[in-house]
Amino acid sequence: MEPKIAAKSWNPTLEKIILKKWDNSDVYRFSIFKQKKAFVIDTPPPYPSGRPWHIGAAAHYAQIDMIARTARMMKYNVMFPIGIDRNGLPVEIYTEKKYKIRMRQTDREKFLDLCRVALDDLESEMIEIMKSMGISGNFGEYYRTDSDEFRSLTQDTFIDLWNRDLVYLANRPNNYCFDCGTTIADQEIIYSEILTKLVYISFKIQGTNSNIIIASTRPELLFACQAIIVNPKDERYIDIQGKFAIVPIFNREVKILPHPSAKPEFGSGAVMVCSYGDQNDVQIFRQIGLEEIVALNKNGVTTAAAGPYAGLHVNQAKMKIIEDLKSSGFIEKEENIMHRTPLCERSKTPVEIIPLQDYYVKQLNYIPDLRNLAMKIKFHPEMHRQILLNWLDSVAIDWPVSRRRFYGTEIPIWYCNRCQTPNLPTPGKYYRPWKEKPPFEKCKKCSGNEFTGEERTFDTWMDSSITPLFITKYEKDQELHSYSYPTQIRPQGKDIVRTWLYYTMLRCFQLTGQQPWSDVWVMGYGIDEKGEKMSKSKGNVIDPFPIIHQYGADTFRFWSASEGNLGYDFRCSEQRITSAQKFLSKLWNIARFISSFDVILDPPSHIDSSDKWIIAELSKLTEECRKGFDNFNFFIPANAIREFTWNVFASHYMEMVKGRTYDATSEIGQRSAVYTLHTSLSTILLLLAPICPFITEELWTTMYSTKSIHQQHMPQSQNCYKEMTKYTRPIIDFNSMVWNKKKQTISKETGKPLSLKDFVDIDVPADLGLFKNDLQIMHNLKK
RNA sequence: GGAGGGGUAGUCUAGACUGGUUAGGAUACCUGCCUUACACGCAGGUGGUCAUGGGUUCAAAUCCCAUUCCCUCCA
Repeated sequence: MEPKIAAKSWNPTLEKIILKKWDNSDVYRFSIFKQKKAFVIDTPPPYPSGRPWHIGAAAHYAQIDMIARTARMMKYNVMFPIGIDRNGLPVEIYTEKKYKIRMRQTDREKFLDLCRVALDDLESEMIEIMKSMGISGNFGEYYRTDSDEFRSLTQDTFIDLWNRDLVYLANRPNNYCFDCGTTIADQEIIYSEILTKLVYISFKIQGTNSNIIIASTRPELLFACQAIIVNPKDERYIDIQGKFAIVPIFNREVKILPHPSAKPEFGSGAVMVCSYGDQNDVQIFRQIGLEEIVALNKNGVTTAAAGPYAGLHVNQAKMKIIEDLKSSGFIEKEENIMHRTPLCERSKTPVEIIPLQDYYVKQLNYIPDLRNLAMKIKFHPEMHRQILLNWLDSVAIDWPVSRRRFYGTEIPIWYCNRCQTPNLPTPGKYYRPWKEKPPFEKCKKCSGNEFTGEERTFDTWMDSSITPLFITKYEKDQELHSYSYPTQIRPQGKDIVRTWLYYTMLRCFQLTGQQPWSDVWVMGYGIDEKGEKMSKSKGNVIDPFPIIHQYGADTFRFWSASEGNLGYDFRCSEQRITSAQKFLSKLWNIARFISSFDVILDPPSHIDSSDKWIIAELSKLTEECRKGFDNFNFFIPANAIREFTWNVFASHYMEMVKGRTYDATSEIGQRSAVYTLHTSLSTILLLLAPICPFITEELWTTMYSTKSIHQQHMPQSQNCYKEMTKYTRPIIDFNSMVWNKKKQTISKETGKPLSLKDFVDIDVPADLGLFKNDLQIMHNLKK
């Protein structure tokens, strides 16, 4: 009767030992095995951005691992690659801060080396955390998006698009910092309230004697004005919508249009739209299809379009124009206001929007095809398909892919010094045009033999958007590729549906004509206790590392699965993690009790009613879990398992059969009970294995098999004794009633309420007659 | 301005698609209990105008309309 499980609670330090065991075995190996269906997970390669890592991100990877483990137990051949995303801006900023240097003032080669070293450190820490969480991915061959192999694939696919005429060069307005001499991303902009002049300028309305007053903080852009907008609901301007106004000084006609972005309460309620005063101007130009007038060049100086004001710096032009407007009587008034002004995060100088030459990948003509794909792909949960559909509806321009940055995949182009023609190399190798000689002798157009390498890099989504191709060895290993592509599932966060999900669909469809995956699995994000999104700038990011360290990976994983429904945001609170830990402890002790009886897993000839009843409930549980597993929604099994195990199996069933298990005089009844206990526990362990791989492995291998639980199959619901589930409520109610009665009865000997083991004079009701013996022994009732 | 999600005991959440038991669970709190798996436990208990208003219906947390507040994204 000694339990095989000796310890009184689950000890998370065992996780390290179990990890080592898995490391030394083939439990998670993938190789081509055509009898089995491939199940390829297009794992999101995390960006090693340093501590604190995001608790939501850790939960995300924990759940992706549950997908892998579930699929294995459902007999798929699972490919679970691990990648690290290393391209792009964050490491550049990290490196600049760490070494107190500026990217553009540092030798490019040296800067790249510093970035690489920083990434290596951050990456190894990230891999360690992922491993310690029990992620069953292929760490042995993890990939990096900045490896020669990956970057070469990015370049190959670009060359392919280029040759198919899907790439072009164009001008597009973008954030530009004159001080840093570069385009900057929206994320690099900070906003600051700055004292600014708001100038009220009078425009004559064409064909009338009246005027319209517009208020502007950017009078120097007057010459680039192409429209005036008013709010459609603004009653002051209803009559003049559709009429034309004359731009003062420059005497051009511009249309007066209704647009909801004009706020009636700001200034005069009428706004001039210039190319480009701010992002709203860019949007309106695009929406309405206005022709842009380039106002500023790269040096922050007005262009020839400014006529008499050409060649002036922004502030000079502003002063001069205001002066001239005043003397001609076009200025109604001036106000000083606090204006939210975009500044460069690093130089703290105002950002201007100027059009720059950039490479664009055609995407607009793919939207209808992508919409079809979006309808075909299965979404988990279904509701997040809408994020993608909304995005597809709002894509308005082609995709600018060139960046004036260093740490990214180089655009593989050399320009002929004689005729400026772009020459591209043949695919198959990683090219760095900024430092390498071209792999060709002559310009394809003019036969010139001197070249200048392109210095720009790609938008990092150009790299990340081909992960399904990279992991399935596209153009490298045809056999593997055709076995594994299209892949099965793309797990990702809902915040990057517009980017990663969209770009991957676009690129993979452009390149292969197929959808990259059959399923998309979209998780919500971890939010703080107040319900707000965690971000480093808010300072509310919870580091998962100490939590995993303290409570163990299984506790963390069970918490993550049970905390929120798939696709919805979930709250992160340590208190709730503690309660996950308590469940593991409960499970451990259930196993400890059961482990004191010999294992019987073959059904005996006689099975008692109580046993039939719990087997019926167990079947119900298996069915319920299956529903969750089929959708990779672990919220359902985690909670169903917890509820069944704790509140039905342990509280009621185990108490009901304890008498029989200890009673060796009735071998038939004992055998039936012990069989049922083991069947229940082993089923619970199997169902829980994808969520809590460690504790289930430990209990499984201690009690049932030398072979890993992760090589077992998911239990099928047998639908046994289904009609017995009608007793569940009456049993629970009866037990409760007895417990209550004992509690309310004060013992004459002790003066305290009766102990649960004390005798009490209650009859088992007729409808529970099947369970009479077990209930009498359990409660010590009158016989 | 547009889109998506949400508002259920102090806190978190299930139930909503497919209307019908006493709105289920967790946590916190209170009371009692070491009952041979577990005090990281057991038993009992307090706590809910299911955001607001209207509608459909014999019947609404659930379906419809309006309002409101919160979160996220796009602008």
